[in-house]
Amino acid sequence: MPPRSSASETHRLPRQRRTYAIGELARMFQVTPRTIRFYEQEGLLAPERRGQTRIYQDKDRVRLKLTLRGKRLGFSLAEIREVVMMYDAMPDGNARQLKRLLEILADKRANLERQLEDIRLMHRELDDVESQARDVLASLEPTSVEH
Amino acid sequence: MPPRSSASETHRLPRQRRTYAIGELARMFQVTPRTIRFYEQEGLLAPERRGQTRIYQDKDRVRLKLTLRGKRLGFSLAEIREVVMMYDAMPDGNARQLKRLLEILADKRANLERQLEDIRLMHRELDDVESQARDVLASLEPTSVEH
DNA sequence: GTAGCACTTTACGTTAACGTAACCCTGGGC
DNA sequence: GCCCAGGGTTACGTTAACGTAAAGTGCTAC
Repeated sequence: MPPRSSASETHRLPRQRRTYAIGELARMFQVTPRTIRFYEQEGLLAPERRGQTRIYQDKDRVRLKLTLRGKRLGFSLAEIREVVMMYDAMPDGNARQLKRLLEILADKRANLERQLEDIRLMHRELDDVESQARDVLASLEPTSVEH
Repeated sequence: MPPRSSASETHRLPRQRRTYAIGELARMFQVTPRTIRFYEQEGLLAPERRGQTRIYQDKDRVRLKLTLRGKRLGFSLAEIREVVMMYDAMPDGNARQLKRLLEILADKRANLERQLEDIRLMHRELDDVESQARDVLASLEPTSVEH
């Protein structure tokens, strides 16, 4: 089929804007540009450049998202990098590297399990403290409704 | 009932040894004495003293346990102290303090929810990465069994 | 052309959470 | 008597993860 110009072209919407400036990304994830540059310096991101300016693709955005998620779960940037870099090196990785990666993954997984248990326990603690607090509060305001 | 001496006394086993030295506690939780002293300095523990030496009761042990659990979940010592101290001040706390405590608890709870979601997502990521790694590994060792 | 952003680099500052080193004290075993 | 393991204090060191300040670049609006 010979390429037709306008009709099909017009419909080819850029599904998702492909590139982001550092400020955009920063606003998206509620971090500062400094943080994003720092993550690059730590080897967690490797955006392209146009001149001096960093250009972030969607894969960079995803990487940042995963990084921040890891952080919320208490992983250090070094740990996160360890997984991310090995993931990138996977296609041409040798057997030893891959096995090492599997080990790391198992490790992270175990960590998640412990956290799940911790969360369950913490949840109960919170329940207890809350109900006690409500009791005391109720005894302080027997029938009155103050505000 | 008049107190009888030996029979019942003999059975009153010290269910749990009541006091601990700092080194014992440290070994129990896989931390250093330095860490425990630091937590005290930060207002998270307040052991008794016999002379200069710290004596920890079971309630201190529990507090340490809760503190370490909080840490594993990524809470700062300041956050942990905030809850722990308000919990202690509860009995004679006023309504405003109690309501503030409830706010904090709701906050922590929301935090836990986010972490649960993060864990679920992270779990899937790990699944994906692992299966990919296994695929590549399988393609590297087609039928042979190396070690 | 210049004002004003948004971006860049370099470099020093800061905070949390301990580690480490130096020194002292004390009770129990030999 | 001496030794030494375990406890104590004081104080400086360290690491991670950024914050902040200074100073330069480039484009767009007016």
